[in-house]
Amino acid sequence: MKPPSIYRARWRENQSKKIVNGTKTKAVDAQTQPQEDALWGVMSEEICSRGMTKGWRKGPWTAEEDRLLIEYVKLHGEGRWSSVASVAGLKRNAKSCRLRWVNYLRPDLKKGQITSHAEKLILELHVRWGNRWAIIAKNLPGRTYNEIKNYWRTHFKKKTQNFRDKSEKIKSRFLKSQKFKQHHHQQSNTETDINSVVSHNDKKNYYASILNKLGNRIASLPNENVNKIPTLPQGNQEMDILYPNIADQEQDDDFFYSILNDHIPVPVLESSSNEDIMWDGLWNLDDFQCNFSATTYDTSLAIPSLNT
DNA sequence: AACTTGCTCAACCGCCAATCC
DNA sequence: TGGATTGGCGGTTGAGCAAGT
Repeated sequence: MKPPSIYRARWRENQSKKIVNGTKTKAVDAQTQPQEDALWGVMSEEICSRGMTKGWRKGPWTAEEDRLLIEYVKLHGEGRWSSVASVAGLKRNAKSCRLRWVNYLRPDLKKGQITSHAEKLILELHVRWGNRWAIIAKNLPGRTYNEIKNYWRTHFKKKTQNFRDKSEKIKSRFLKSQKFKQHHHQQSNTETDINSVVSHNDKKNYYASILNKLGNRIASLPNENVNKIPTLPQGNQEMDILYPNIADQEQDDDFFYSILNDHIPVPVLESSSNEDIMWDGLWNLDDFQCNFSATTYDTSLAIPSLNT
């Protein structure tokens, strides 16, 4: 039977936190301590008597629990987690013990910030493997899958979400623009289209600059993919469709990213069917190292349908 | 000073495959 | 052989903290 010290210590720890936070709580003094010790004794006995499948402790680990777990692994090695509770005297289930060891106590763990090199590696591996954090972690010695998973969520997920949102905004704006144009066309056949105020040469130059930007961005891609950049459109009608109403720098950037999104072929990766991987692979072309599929560029993708 | 918001990360939960009995 | 147990993993939560309002 384990003494109730662990439970009592933990409870007092929580009580002291409450006092610090200004919450009214029962004071621990010389008078009440004996009763408390007795109470905790009864409670721990009850917990133990209910068997090892009930009464597991949860929440943050104490230094004492860590010490017990480290001692256990030193003596018995990793992998026998089901016997930790009975052998080490921990009131933690096997899963909890394993997790604590793997993610926090292992002596070979690296502490501190993830380096830029490691960050780049994480990005590359995520493009390759998606959310298979355990595989990614195996390529980063000293880092746990939990750590990498957390790092990804806090540092990269937001960026990919922003890019996704941006693209959705662009698509929405484009559709509105098309509806607007169709509406004007229906109202009056003689009315000047808003896009006609921009000369064809302007559009041609602008689109050429877009392609130039695009070309720079994908310079690091395999050669066979460079040829997939679309050729310049020839007719005025096609140019009108491609050229949106650019009013400010933000819209200009939006348009560039929409072109980028439409023109770079989406890589086909092993086991990568979910949308996240596709988007995550697109947003960071600088780190793009995986092999593209042999699919040829489909120029129809460059011109959104007026019927949508 | 008080409150809100956002970030970080340890820890939990549920699922699943492998292994055990 | 099949049910029970175990270990591994990905998704998610929530406490603690800092920065912003």
